[in-house]
Amino acid sequence: MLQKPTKRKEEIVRTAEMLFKKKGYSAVTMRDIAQAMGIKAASLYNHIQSKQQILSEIIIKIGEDFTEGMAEIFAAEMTSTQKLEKIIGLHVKITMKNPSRMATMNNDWMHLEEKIDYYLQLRRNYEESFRQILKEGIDKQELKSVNPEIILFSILSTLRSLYLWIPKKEEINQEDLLNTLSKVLLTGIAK
Amino acid sequence: MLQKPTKRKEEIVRTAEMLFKKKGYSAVTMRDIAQAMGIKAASLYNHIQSKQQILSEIIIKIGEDFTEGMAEIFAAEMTSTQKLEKIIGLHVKITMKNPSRMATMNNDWMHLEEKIDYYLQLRRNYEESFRQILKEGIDKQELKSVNPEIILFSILSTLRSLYLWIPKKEEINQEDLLNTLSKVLLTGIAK
DNA sequence: AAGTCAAACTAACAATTGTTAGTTTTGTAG
DNA sequence: CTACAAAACTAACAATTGTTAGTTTGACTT
Repeated sequence: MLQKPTKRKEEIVRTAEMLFKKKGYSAVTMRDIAQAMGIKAASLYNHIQSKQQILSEIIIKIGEDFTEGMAEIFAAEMTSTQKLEKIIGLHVKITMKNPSRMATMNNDWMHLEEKIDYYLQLRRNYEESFRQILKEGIDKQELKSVNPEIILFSILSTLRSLYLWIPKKEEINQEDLLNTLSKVLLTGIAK
Repeated sequence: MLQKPTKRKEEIVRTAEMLFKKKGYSAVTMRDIAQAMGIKAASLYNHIQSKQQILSEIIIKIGEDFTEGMAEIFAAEMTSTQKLEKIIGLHVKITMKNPSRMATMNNDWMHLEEKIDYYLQLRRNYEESFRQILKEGIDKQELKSVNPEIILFSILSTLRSLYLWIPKKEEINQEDLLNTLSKVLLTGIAK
């Protein structure tokens, strides 16, 4: 009764995530997921409705996490630079907590079926808030007057790729990475 | 025996590239490729040996392009900053010429079979040259003394994601993009 | 007109896919 | 111990996969 009825389901999703990260959604079969859990493929269906549902839960969940985080930052009373630092921190935090989910969202969102429009809407909103923060920073002369589209692209590319590097660099702690990354992204590397 | 790359074969590879970019290697079927060319799947085999061969040719070809470009830059007589600008230019040039190939290399290299070790070797060499250039720049005090691993990660993430943005921004010409990107990546955005 | 050859076709294959139905095992509450 | 529900199982399905074999088309040369 008090026991979560979704415990096994969460295990399936976590197992699927890891496999999706390695080979992508399309290359992972239900039998792969089952085998990784030590059960048969048909048994998965006692807990989930479809392969598509697994993908959808992975991506929508983390997409909403970003949406929430961005909404807070956007509304906060800070300088644009501080907001950018918060955005970097948001990515570092979420990615460190779940690199596999990030990989799946980045690489397999196009295989969403029912939920793809909702996902794309989340993403557009996120990018639009980001863009606004950048424009505000340029207007207030906190940031250089550079095409904000290129800044957006550059920073977002780095942040979205974090999942590729974070698992390799276990010697780097969250705060260190956040500080160095902020420095590099905001003030550059040239002396 | 090596078969000459015929015109038709190149058309198949180009068609496959575009489909791989959209849905990934695993989700694209031989029937998809054939249909996009207005023929039947079996007809593809008059020109290519396997689906895997298509992937392999796409990725190895562009991987070697990068290796060549990097070798030239690495050996050149320039400041580290100039070398970094050349690397950025190399990515912009190759990506603008063939965004689909870049997408496929980035996203589907893990589906290589026979050639995967060779590909990974190319990639390691490329990254190692990049790292060396960064370290040299730091030693000579051209670049800030920041963990070179994080700089490498940040710049490479942006450059490897170029294929996602370049097709959208057709108003931006190659030189403009190169200049702005260099500025953002090297000197940052903070004022 | 006949022959050649690349490149298309039809038909089929064995394997693999996601999923369903029905059955058995297992753990736990009464 | 019994009863029941959760969660595993076996078996099978229809569809789709990459690929092969054998055949036909059609453009060009002789």
